[in-house]
Amino acid sequence: MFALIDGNNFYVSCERVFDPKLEGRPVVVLSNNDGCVVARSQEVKALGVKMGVPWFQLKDLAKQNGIVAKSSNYSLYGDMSARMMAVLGQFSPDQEIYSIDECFLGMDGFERYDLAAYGQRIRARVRQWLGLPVCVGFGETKTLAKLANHVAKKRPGFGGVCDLGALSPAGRDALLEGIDVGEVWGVGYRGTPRLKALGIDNVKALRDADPKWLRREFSVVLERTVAELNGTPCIGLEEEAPAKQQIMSSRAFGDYVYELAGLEEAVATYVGRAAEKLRRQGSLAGAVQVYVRTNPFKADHPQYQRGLTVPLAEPSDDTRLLVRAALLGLKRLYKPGYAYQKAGVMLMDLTDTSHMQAALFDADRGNPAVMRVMDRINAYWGRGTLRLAAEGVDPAWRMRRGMMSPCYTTRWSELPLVN
DNA sequence: TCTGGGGTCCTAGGACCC
DNA sequence: TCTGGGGTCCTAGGACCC
Repeated sequence: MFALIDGNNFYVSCERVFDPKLEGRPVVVLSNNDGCVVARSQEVKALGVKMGVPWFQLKDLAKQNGIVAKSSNYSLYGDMSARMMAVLGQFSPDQEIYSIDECFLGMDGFERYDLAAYGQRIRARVRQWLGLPVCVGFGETKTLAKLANHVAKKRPGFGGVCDLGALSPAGRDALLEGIDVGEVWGVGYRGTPRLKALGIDNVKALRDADPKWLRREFSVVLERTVAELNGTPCIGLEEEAPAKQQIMSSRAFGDYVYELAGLEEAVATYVGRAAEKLRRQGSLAGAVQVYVRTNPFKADHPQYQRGLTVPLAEPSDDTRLLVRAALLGLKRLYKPGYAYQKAGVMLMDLTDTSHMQAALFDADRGNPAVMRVMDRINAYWGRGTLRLAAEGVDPAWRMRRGMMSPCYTTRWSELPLVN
């Protein structure tokens, strides 16, 4: 058995923990630049607001209904997530942290437990210790656990916990028949209409379909999903997150950037971030990709977008070498006369630091000691304390975050006050 | 005025090897 | 008249996840 525990409206719930006035009110959390809705409270979902809607399109609805918007506060959500994962990890020796707001638990050895009751204990502890609401689903495979979690969230009768293993075969059939096929983990917005056109419109129908036929019609991925729905595990628990194969950092700008100099600052900043992540996982990058683009939503503006990959003579994790490569690429990409809206970098061809393949001819090796010092100073004094001059100071392109809550749990000066 | 960020896996086709 | 068989690697694009 697997459990899937998932935070309800996670970002909104994090905001509510420290600002109880938001309880019972419609609340959204916005993406970077206060662009799109990325989290909605139940009250907002009830108003019919869809995930990913641009905030500016909701201004009227928000005014009418008193919707409160918050800018993304990833320091807060990330820290609350770490606390939640630590609490959840107490409930099983096997845990896979799947995303910022969900984790799987391995339930081997819990055969004699009343899982529904166990799930309620999980909910109660997270609620009491952190103030966060979660739902719990149990199933024989990860796909079934996901599905059970969906049931726990959507059907009030289950009280926030669903154990599919406890249902009779007939009871399970009836439940699955009432769930839209698009809710299945791995069936996306492209696959849903195709499946429905073939007469498979609920989860039971998908579970009972011929897997070989589905493989021919769709892919091996869907075949595996069907096996998982039938209780045959195809996806294991990954307790240790594998090293990333690529590391990206990209950001839309708060204001358009027209000049090369501004783009250079942004690209250098993003490389700095990506290189930090690279060093943290103990990898080296063999190539740097850089890209820029104008605003694709402004159809009447001149459009330009291009990316370029710059290979390194020798794999490196030295920010200075990576920035140099990225800026080389950027110079070749840049065309004057455009309103640039976004830039990004991607570190590619990652290898483990201990498996470095040296270049045949002399190459600039950078200096790992300098990077270590930089990382330590920044870990202690805060991100960006020590950085390359190329990143610029107080740039105009920095993103907008007009409605951000304090970093209640990670900054001494922003601790909540209790009167 | 205003539209996010960061990943993985699979497949098909082309180039190339012996 | 008649022209094989068995592979790997790379890239781009699509689909999916949060």
